[in-house]
Amino acid sequence: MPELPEAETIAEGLKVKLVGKRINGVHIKRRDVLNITPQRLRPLLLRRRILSVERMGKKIILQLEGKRSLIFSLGMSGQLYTLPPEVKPPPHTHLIIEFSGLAGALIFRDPRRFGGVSLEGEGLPKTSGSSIRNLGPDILSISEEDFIALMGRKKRQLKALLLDQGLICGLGNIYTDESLFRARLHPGRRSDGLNVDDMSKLYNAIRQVLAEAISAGGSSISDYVDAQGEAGNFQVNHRVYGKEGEPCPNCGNKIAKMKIGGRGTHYCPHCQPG
DNA sequence: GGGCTCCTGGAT
DNA sequence: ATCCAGGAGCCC
Repeated sequence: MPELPEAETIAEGLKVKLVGKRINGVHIKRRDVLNITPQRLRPLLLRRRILSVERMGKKIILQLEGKRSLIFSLGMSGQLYTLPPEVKPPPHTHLIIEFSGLAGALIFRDPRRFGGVSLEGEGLPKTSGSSIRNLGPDILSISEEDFIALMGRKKRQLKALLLDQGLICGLGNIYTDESLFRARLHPGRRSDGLNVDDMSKLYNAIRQVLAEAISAGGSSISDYVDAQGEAGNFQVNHRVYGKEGEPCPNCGNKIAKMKIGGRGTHYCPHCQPG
């Protein structure tokens, strides 16, 4: 579900609640969302303090005492938020972590289970909780020059390229469509057909969209919630994503939808000519 | 590269 | 009943 702005919002919310707190309870409801056995995970977490909460691309990282970190991937439907003590964890809650000095608990739930939780350095197969090793640089930390250099080496459709987390991480289906629209580039255009000015426009469009989305607390289409369990607001500012058949905010022509790389792709045929 | 697969739930 | 969904790994 979440892309960079949602992960950023969650990470910022968790930072305030969790940094400095000590883990004093671990409840594992589904072991197959983990890349490590419950028997092994529990002692590695218990009594450890949270040193920091980071975000890398779409992943959320709890840095623990003892040079270990716990990495959450939320997939399509994952949620990571704190629940007040009187509230019963909802269905599809797979992991509950309690902290000293925190009323209630941190819960990880994920109905579709495309997400997962991994302790970095462990290697059980069959978890998409995956590591952060295969990720390219985060889109918010890369410079315009480096972005242009990276893109310039590839010869693929822009949409597919921006979704490739191994090249640059953080963008997902919503924000690629929104960024390409703002840069007025057709999602099916090939990266090797762009000039430096196009790439610069794209870089700046991406940064602008992400910054606005972070300010709005992310996009809630169906089930995204932040660290408090609250929905985001940026969906009201989407210009093309989910707007098939509606008028383009620039030109009034109808927003179209096609498939690229198996993903629904929204664009304005007039403003983003092929 | 593209296609299939993992899984649940909501809309039509 | 069928299609679709903020993701991503594995298969040619």
